[in-house]
Order: sequence, then C-alpha cells, then structure tokens
Amino acid sequence: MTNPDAPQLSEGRVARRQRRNREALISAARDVMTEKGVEAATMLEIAERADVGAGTVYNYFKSKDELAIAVLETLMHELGLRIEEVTDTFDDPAQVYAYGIRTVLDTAITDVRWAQMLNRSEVIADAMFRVMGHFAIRDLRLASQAGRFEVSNADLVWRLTTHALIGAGHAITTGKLPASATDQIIVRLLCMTGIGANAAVELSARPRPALKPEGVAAKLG
Amino acid sequence: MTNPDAPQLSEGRVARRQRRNREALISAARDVMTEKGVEAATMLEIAERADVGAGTVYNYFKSKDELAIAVLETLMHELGLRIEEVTDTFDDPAQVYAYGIRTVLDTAITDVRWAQMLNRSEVIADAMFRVMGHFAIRDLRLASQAGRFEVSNADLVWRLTTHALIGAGHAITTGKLPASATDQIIVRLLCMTGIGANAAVELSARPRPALKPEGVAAKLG
DNA sequence: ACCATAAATGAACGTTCGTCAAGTTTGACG
DNA sequence: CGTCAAACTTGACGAACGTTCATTTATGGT
Repeated sequence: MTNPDAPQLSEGRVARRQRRNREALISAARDVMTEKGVEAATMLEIAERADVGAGTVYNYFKSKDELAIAVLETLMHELGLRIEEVTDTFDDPAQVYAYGIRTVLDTAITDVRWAQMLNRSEVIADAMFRVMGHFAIRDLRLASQAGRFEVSNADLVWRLTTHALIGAGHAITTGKLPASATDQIIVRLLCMTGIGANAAVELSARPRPALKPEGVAAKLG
Repeated sequence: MTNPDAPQLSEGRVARRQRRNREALISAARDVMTEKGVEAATMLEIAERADVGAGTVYNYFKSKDELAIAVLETLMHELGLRIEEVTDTFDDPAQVYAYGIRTVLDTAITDVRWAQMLNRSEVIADAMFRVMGHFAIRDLRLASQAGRFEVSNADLVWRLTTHALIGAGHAITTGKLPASATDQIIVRLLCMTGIGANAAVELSARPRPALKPEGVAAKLG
C-alpha cells in the first residue's frame, strides 16, 4: 500500500453503495408500507422501488420484520426530534412528558403513515419503547426527582405506556374508540405515573404549542 | 308435515354434526395454536386434528384470524369464570378488580397455552376487552361508585388496561421484562384507576387466594 | 324411493417469503 | 494495466401457506 489513507478512500465506493441501498430500501419500504400496510407490502415491490434485486434486500435486512422495524424506528426517531424541539423550552418535566405522549398519540391517529402501521402492536410498541424511550424515560425520571411524578421504575412505566398508547391508537383508527377519547386517554396514561386523577387532568389540560412543520428538524442524528 | 315437532327433530342430525365440528375445530385449533403459536399453526393441521376436510374449516370460520379469535375467547371465558368463582366472596370491589388483572397477568405468563398466543397483541387485547370486559368494567364501575376508584369512563380504562396487560405479558415471555416485575405492573395498572401510587401498592399487596383447579368451573355458559 | 338442498371435501390456485448458484463489481497488488 | 479474491447483486426458484371451488356426499321432507 502506497498510502495508509488509500484503503479507506478506495473502500468508499462499496461503502457508499451500501449506504445508498440501505437508505433506499428503508425509504421504499416506508412508502409501500405506509401506503398499503405492513402485511400487504411485498418484499418484491419494495425491492423494485429501491431499484434493487429481490434477493438484495436480504443482504441488508434478515427478514421482512426487521425491515419494518427499521422503518418504524425512522418514523419515531424523526417524531422524537420534532417533539424535543418544542419541549426544550418547557420548565416542568412533567409537562414535557405529557406533551410527548399526547403528540405521539395525535400523530399516530392523524398521520396516515403511522395509522397504516398500527397492526403488529407488540412490534411497534417495542420500537417505541427503544427509540422514544431515550427521551421519555429521562423525562419520567426528571419529573420524579422534581416530585411531580411518583415513579420508581421508569422503564416499566414507559413500557406499559407504549403498549397502551399503541393499543389506543389502533382502537381509534379502527373505530373501536372515538377520536374524541384522546383527552381521557392521556389523562389515564398520566395516571400511571402515580399522580392522582386530578393532577393528571390538570396536566393534560395545559396549552400545547404545535410542532414545527416536518423536515425542518432533520438536522441531527 | 305430520307433526310440527318433526322438522325440528329431524334437523337434529345436521345440527349435532355442526356443533360437533365447530367444537372439534376450536378444540383442535386451541391445541395446535397453543403448541406452536398462532402463526405456525396451519389450517391443514387444525383440520386434520379435527378430523375434517381442509375446506370445511371455512364453513365455520371465515378466516384463520376468526378461528384464532374464537380460541382466544374460549380461553378467556374459562379463565373469567374461574376468577369470578374466587372474587364472588370478596367485599371490596376494588380488590375484585385487582385480583382479576393480577390473575390474568399471572396466567398469561405462566400458562403455556396463553404464552404462545401473546403475539398479535391487538387481536388478543380486543378479545380480552370484550370477553373479560363484562366482569372488569362492572367491577370498575362498582369500585368507582363505592368511592374506591376514580374512573369516569370504565370502558376506556379497561381498554387501555388490556393493551398494557397483554403487552406486559408479551414483554415478560420474551425476556424483555423480568418475571419479577409483575407486582409493579399490577401497581401501575391500578394507578390507571385514578387512585394514587400508595393506594395502588396497598391494594396489590392484599393476600390472593388461589384459583380452583381447572375444569371444575365448567358449569355454566 | 326420490329429490332438492345444504354441507363436506381435497386438489388446485395464487401469493408469499426467503434461498441459492451464477454473474458482476470492487479495490489491493504485482 | 491486468489479475484475482472477496464482497455484493441478481432473479429464478422452492417450499409453504391461506383460501377457493367444482365435485361428492349426506340429510330430511315428501
């Protein structure tokens, strides 16, 4: 080797293609899955939209499920960043948490791309636990330390909350719950933090500034 | 027709066979699905175990999903009856509710037949909402009227609880939560009734009599 | 005994996911 | 440049699935 830098530079081509393929696959999968739902999306159509052979998908994702999870993580990560942009200005950590779960629920039932993925609850809930848990668990802990919540095991509360949240979203999009129930849903999820019903009602009634429009938040990974 | 009773009597044969087939199918499906899980259970194997042609299944159930739901409803109905046998002797309606969700969670993670079906969360949670909701919603209302809970919308609380319950059970059977977390899970689910964290801890710590052994409760439909 | 109707049947269908042998690209090295 | 091994891509393919449907069988009133 003439130059220690050379190997790294010359590996660039394949690395670039790999990144392109991976991103194209996630993007294509996101499109197809949010259009038709996870089950109805076929691996072949995803591969075609990504301009890639059918077998290539399996070089990047072990299974259809793994690809779906990657898509979900993308969606959630983006939403998490947009939420944090707003809540950064809040003083009360309890309100940060409340705003977060409220916004997630609203998005899940409003945004077509989310609504289509609400089947497979346990998979979504798990992705939400991991991706958004970074923020949520931190907020739960902060609020508890501030004496606003009574949570000794933030992991557990967040785990239960994600399942209830996804379940509620699914129930609304399938008409089993009216969309007007969102307020009460948030109240009850806040109850899980150990504050009583009254405090939960107060917390959920605080004014909620809107998210910034999409795409603006794509600044940091 | 010589006798107005005759048509009914002579219809007996086909009606009996239909009932036999339906029951045999549910029973076979329960066996296969609890052995291998819902997805891995194939319609062909279920049909064979029920001693019935592959196509016959679709005379009784529109789809595999519908069959799975029927199985779930059977399991839940039986458990609901067994729980009620115990809680009938309780005085505090809040304790009735607490015992119920505790027992459901324990069963879900202990009984292999339940554990195998914990995928497809939204389907299970919905079945649980309907089948066990008969008891649970009544208990929530009673406890609220007695001033023990603060629940204005029992339907909603029960809906959220089922999703969290199934999600938690799934998390435990997949190792994402330790089995020792059940106590805390019940505490948090009780928190959703609007009582504070302290009251929830007290309620969940009450002594819990064991269920009667299975099969004894098969007395009423 | 006869027949109209309802139910059961299982082979066949159309799809699906995931695999694999064959072909292509890549980049270090002489 | 040319060579070559390793890494990557490809699309045809196998196996398996849920579901359908033309056909056969059973039923019960006449």
